[in-house]
Amino acid sequence: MRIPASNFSLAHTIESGQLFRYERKPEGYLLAHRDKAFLVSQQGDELLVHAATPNVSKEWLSWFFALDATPPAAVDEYSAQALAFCGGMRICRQDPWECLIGFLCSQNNNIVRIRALMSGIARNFGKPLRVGKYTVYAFPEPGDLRAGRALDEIRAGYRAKYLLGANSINESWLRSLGSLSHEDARAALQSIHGVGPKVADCILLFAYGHRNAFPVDTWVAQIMQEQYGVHKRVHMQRKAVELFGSDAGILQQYLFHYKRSMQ
DNA sequence: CGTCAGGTAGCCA
DNA sequence: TGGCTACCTGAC
Repeated sequence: MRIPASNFSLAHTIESGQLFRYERKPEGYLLAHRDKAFLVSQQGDELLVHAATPNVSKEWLSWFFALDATPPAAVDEYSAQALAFCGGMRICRQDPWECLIGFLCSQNNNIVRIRALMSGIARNFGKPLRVGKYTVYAFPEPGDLRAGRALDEIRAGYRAKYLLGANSINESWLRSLGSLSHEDARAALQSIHGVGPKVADCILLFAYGHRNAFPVDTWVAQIMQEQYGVHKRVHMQRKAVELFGSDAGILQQYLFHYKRSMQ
């Protein structure tokens, strides 16, 4: 399968900390998301899909990687540098349930370990999927997680209790949050134990397409302080929309990936 | 040893 | 509302 992808960077998109279930293979990236998995590489302005589960189509991949989207505009020197560094990066259109669990795992944690937690959850609770010569795991459905050895083995630490709590949510309720306003959806997400303002904003940005949701983690807080003179975290979201406009969230991902790559 | 990582809940004023 | 602090774990 070949997919036209102009002004797109597969590497920046996959490795920018928005997706957690991927592995680098000689042929490209082996990526799993919910009940889909595929092996993909980039050659110039094309994506090459070497193998995939039957439920992966060109149309779905174009939608998932937001190939139709255009990058945000820089508003100053620093955001221009970030945009230049992350050229071709996109914000993927994630599944809300997998995104919720991913960012529940993310709190007070590093990306290497978040990825280990997510692959462990899929391996211990999901069904195997065949992708060419590789086997990966579908993400479990809500309700599929269980307390016990399979969960302990993942070593989620104190996050395990948040995972079990989220496990009992109703997925149609979760999907219905897509029709709510930013504020209402944010409040609804924060009613889930373990979801605070930062994780809620990540889910709004990555799974519900709220481009103005501006997650403030340690890296972005540092940027807002050093570059834009905002010292209090509670002011950063509002200030970001003032500075960057309604695409503040999209720009956040560029700032985050740029800052992390510079360390 | 201490610090840090895509933070949050619980508690207190 | 805002400012603490403890928290699983593994890397450094």
